[in-house]
Amino acid sequence: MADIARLAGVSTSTVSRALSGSKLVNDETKERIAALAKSLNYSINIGAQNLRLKQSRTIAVVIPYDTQTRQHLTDPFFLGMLGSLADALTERGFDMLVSRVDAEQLDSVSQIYDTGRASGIILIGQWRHHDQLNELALRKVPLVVWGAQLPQQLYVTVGSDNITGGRLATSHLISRGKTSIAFFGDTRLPEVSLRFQGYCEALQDAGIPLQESLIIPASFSEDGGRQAVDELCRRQVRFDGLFATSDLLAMTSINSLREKQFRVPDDIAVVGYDDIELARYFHPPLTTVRQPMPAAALAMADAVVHQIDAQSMQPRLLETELIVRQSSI
Amino acid sequence: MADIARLAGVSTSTVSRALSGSKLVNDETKERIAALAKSLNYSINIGAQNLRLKQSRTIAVVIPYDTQTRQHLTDPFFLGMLGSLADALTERGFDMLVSRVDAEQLDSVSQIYDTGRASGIILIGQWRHHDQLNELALRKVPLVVWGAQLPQQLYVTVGSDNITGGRLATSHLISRGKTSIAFFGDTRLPEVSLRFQGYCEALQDAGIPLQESLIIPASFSEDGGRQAVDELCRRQVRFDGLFATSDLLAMTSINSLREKQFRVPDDIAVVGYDDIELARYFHPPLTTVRQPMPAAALAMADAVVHQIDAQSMQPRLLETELIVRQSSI
DNA sequence: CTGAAAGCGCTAACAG
DNA sequence: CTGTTAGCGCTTTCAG
Repeated sequence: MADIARLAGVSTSTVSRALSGSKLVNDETKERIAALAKSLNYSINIGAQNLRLKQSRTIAVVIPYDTQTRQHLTDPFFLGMLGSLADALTERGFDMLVSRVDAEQLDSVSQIYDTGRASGIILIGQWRHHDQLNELALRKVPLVVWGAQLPQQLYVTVGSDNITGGRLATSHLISRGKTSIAFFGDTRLPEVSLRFQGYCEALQDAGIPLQESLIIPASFSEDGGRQAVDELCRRQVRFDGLFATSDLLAMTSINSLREKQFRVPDDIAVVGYDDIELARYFHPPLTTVRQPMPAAALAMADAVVHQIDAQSMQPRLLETELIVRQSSI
Repeated sequence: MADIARLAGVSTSTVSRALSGSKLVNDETKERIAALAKSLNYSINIGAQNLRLKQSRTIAVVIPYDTQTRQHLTDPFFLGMLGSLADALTERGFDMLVSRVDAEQLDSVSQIYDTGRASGIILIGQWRHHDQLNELALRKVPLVVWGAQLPQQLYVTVGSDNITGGRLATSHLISRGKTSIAFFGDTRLPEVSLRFQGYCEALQDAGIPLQESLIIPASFSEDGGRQAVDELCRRQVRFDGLFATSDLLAMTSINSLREKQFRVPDDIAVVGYDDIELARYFHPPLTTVRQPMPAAALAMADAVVHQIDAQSMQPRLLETELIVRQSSI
């Protein structure tokens, strides 16, 4: 910048102003400076600018990997969300920093903020860390969490309507004449627990009694589906429907069912959750509850940005939609 | 930092040294300072540190979206690579910045470097932008490209051995008794073109003449598989095998084939490419050529980091492996 | 409209 | 072992 000032015969202040498009500078000199910058292949140093401006125009997207429930950055749903977030943040002029942190070490999340690496945090997956997240919010870290809206929550969440999602999935199965509907999911996770609530409500509405033996605490791990199906068979309980709380879980479950000579959807109708891209390419194409990812990404981006501008934000609940495909009909 | 210096009764230099673990400072004062920092919840400002040190310990991972071939950040393979890269870079103490750029605007890639936002670039997908990439390399931007190794290439690539990959896929199909093997892929992309070369070589080795009508320039787009299958049927050519140059393409093709009453693998044996996570959950589980992603991510991370340290790097070719599943047997 | 000067938060000689 | 000083590259009052 000093160089270009010298060459243009002006001071660095003028160059700075010219490059930032200030109207305080003569159009002619402005153009001269712009041309010079182009030819010298010069770009303003963002780091120095940020230091001076005390900002960073960077948002960190944090994906905790939970060693217990084992759902991490390989889940296609989260991976897809990353893509949508990249779009949403870029559109708002923010850079996206991606970090993986151990879910047990959530304080390292605030480090990202404290060190000024990012001026806001988007956290994908609230897991069972409600309290730690509240602490972060208390520290006034601009924070948005993808997940369920919980009581006594100080942080802002964006998430889909999990109760309705669970209801949609379950009542769809009921409407297909299924009465023994298994539920696969780890209800320790807030979102799954809400989907379970929807499941219960739908059953109740239809006057079908809840059957404990049909409820399997399947994890989102690699072979969660197989384990859940095995467990279900071990229990020797008859079932004709299955609500799996993620598409990945649904897919692995279907494969396992097939190995055990169940036909899908003829013997067992299956509904998943998320509507990941591959759901419609699966065989049979998967009936599932869509979480509106692009909208979710936009909502999360807006939520952090507003908090950075010290505006308060309300949690957002996004609508879910049942996508009916062949796995259930 | 000034605050904590005052409270500790020392100068900021001492604080700086203490916090960076310099041995030039008394252990006792060091501890006092560390304790103070903890209690004040203080973290060093990375931005200022970077400015001073003229570094940034950040690598930008750039995913060009190509409006022509339409393969972008939704491809599960690239998404998965993002996850592996996050691990590899974190392990080496670098932050990962994720950027989407228009493939026609590759100069905006050097911006990321010129502005000091990142001290190195990992570019996923070389597309048809060989020349622009060479320009970047000429500008001494630490750059690694995931893709094929091309003649007159000034930049460093990391990629899998696409020729061997294509060979493996094709000769596997031949060994299953298939003789009319279709090829789906856009050979304008360097990697696909090498896979095609492997395909040709394998046919030649087996003494099977190349049949133009079996070669379809399928794109990696959403319904590339369907279009390719349609085209193939339109050509009224008999075929009993299919080599699709990505798993996504293979999956969408299989669905299309099934709709047209072809059975996979009985009528048509199919081999994909990539071995994305969902390949083994597909029905039928997909035979495919595995690209070793974790190894690739490590290689790419090493390659950028070494270039930042001004070490020169050779392109790396990683081994591919045929994963045989039910879609071909 | 433009320049001089100060300072963002940190580190690294250079002297003690 | 510790403090003083200067400066990384930029922006922004405050005076012209």
